[in-house]
Amino acid sequence: MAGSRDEGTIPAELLTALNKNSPVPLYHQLATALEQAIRDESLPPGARLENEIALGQRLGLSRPTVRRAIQELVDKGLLIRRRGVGTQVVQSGVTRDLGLTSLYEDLSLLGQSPETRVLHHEVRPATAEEAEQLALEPGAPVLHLVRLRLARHVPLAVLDNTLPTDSTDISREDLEEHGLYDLLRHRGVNMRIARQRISAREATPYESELLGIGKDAAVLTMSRTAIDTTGRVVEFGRHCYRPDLYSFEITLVDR
Amino acid sequence: MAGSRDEGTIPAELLTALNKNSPVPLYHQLATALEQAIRDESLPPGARLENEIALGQRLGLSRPTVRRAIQELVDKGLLIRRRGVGTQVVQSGVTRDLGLTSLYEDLSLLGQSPETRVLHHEVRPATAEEAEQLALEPGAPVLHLVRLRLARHVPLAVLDNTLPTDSTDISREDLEEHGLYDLLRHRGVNMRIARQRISAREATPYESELLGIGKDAAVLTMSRTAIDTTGRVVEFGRHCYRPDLYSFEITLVDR
DNA sequence: AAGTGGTCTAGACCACCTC
DNA sequence: AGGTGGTCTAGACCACTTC
Repeated sequence: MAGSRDEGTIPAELLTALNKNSPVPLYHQLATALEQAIRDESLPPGARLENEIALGQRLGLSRPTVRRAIQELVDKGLLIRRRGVGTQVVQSGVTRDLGLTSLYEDLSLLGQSPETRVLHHEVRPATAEEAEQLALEPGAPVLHLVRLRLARHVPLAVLDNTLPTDSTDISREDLEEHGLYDLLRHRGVNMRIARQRISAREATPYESELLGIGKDAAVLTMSRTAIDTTGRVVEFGRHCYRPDLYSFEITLVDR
Repeated sequence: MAGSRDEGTIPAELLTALNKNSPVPLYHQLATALEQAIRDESLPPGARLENEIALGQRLGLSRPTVRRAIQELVDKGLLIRRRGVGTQVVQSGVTRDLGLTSLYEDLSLLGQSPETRVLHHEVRPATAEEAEQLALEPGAPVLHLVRLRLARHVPLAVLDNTLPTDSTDISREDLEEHGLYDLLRHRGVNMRIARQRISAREATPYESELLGIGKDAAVLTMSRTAIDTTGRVVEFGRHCYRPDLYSFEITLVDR
């Protein structure tokens, strides 16, 4: 019970940076400002925030707007709220990047080291598993891809993807230059949901050669179905990663 | 562009089951009812919901309450909303269990097959890594545990956990009978946030013997720090799983 | 032009925790 | 008893999509 004295209340005057005419929502502007304050420790671990109403009044915002901003950081695992008590910054090194998980890690990695080799590129009938995952009739034409992804010239992952009919005209050249998600976005397909299953297994001989790892070495596997804004399945992927170079980070929040 | 005709609108009259005096929030009651309707396909894949205002009027709820219920299902990946268009049930087999991820899979597995063997149980000074992860001074006393988790008498995972000072009096016997999270909960420690990192590697000789797998076979690894409702780190765990018996499911939603 | 979800406000009542 | 977050309402205006 030895009390940890709560740190002083410093909600930062810098929040005057709220722009009411910006296209970015006020709750998100506030959430971003608070997150920054937490990460540079002007709001140190354990610090208590003002209550929602007072904070809203100081900022000229309504309580629901303030609540929504705070909720965003609660969902990220940066703040903790308790009824009757208040809102505090979580303890421990929050500073380290959390990341969300592979969908986004993939994207940011692409920005750093845009090397992709297309190993296989073929339109063929869907297998039973592919049809099942893509919600197609078995035998429907699909585009099957195998790519090798490298970062800093080191092989990182083998990506096996299957796409339904409307995307079968994506070319090899496009894929060497751009990420799959970028290509789809430029074609008007916007990803909204990804369902992923993560596990591990021994590498196949083909994979160990590609990845430059020992025979039967362990690989991290992820299979995913992605759904776009219209609710249709637009991609099914089976990926395997070098586990010494790749991992998935997840933050779970119990509500 | 071949149109997928939107299915008829059947928001189910059964939603009369809303109980305004229940301690469970109205938005969650509604979300649960909608989720059930989706899973038993009385709201089939692709079906469009009524708009939020109309739905609210029919149910005697305000729009924010209806919105919050819908948002819950959007976050679960069951519904998709588009401005100017409407709200639809996602395509593809949603019926299959989604699960959230290991924190919850652990808990539900416990209910099915409560076998745990405590292999190691010792209070000792924290290593550098443990101190770092638990936000303690190096050398502070911690409880170090190694447990073998079995399901249906088959070894499933090796769990290596470290707990800070206030939990060092948890006994071996307690751990054989109950899950770690149950024990902590009964001691007034309620988990709120878990930060997890998932990867893979080859099993150590010790692990392969315990798990009954080949030498150097692949294992799925997860390391986690858990934070309770007061914002303190209360557990650090390094787990490894048989990848043929265990995987992590994640649903990502892009907002 | 009409209809949808996205944002924001102002205020109310309640449940819970602490003192 | 007082202060906190949790829930819920009623209404307003806007941005986007579709026709």
